[in-house]
Amino acid sequence: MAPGMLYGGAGASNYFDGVLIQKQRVMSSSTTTTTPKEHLGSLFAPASSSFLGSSSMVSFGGVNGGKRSFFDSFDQEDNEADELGEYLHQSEKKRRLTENQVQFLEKSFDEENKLEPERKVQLAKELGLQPRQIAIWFQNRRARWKTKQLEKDYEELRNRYDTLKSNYNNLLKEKENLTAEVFQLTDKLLAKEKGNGQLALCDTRKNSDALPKETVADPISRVEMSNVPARVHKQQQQEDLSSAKSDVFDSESVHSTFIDQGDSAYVFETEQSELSQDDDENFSKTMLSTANLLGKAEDDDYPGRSSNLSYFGFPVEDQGFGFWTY
DNA sequence: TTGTGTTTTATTGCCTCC
DNA sequence: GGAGGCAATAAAACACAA
Repeated sequence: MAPGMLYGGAGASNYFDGVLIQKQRVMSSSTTTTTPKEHLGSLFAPASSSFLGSSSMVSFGGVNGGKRSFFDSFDQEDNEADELGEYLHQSEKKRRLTENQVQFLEKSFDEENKLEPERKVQLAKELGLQPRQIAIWFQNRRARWKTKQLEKDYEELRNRYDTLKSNYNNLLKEKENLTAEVFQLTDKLLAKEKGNGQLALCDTRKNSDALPKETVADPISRVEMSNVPARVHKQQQQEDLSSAKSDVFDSESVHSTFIDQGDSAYVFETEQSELSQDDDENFSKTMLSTANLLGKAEDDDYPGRSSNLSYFGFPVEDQGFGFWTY
């Protein structure tokens, strides 16, 4: 039988039909009084390959030229008719490849997951299988590999998402801390504006216990607590209150938010939770501008941070996570 | 033993490439 | 147009709990 006759690809007669046809031919070709087993046995000579187990459904005929004999596994003492009947029955069922065959194929797949025709024939010979079977095995193996790869990629993306989300949450906390700090500083400026400013600012470091614990504990805020008041204090020694205010809050964005409403001036009156997305974005920019002015944007404690980048290296404006879905 | 879910082997139809 | 690859699917083999 010509190679590929049983496995003709799409539209070809199916394997089982081919097997039956082959058997019929064997039977009918006999011109002497031999048993069916003798006919088949002579057609499929014993295999020389060590991989030729008994589980393959295509262990007979085909391109391997009878390298493997299905009957090798038959007990000579058994009833021949029953054996043939069982064989005919089993041959119509799917048979799994042996462990050795699969191992060999796996090894081959690891080397190259594509199958050239020469390699296919070579593998078929070595394993006592049909070339078509080898092709099918590689095809299915590639499909399994692809599925696994997709799962792997998904896991990786998910991990990256979790990391980004965690970083985002950290930034939110950082933002809250900065907001609280701005409130603190604003209060002090206002107090100073009312006449007690000098003393209040000079005592800031001593009075840092009065600040919210979360703010003080935050590494960023610790930098601010030690640096910012000193700067303000220095300015106070050189300038009057109004010029100090305009220097510290030099940013245009801060100016737009810091609106002097007489004695009751307040910065960032709007609650964070009430901010629209645009407002929230502006708020982030404002906070970072303020942070820059306060001197921590390129602090040695936070290498790699620039004025418009978070500690994690991506623009604050790019923190839209809404597109991530599971 | 049996029902059920998973894995493996194989087919089919469509598509691409030469 | 034929060969080969791939996705979808069928069906047998297998694993395992009840």
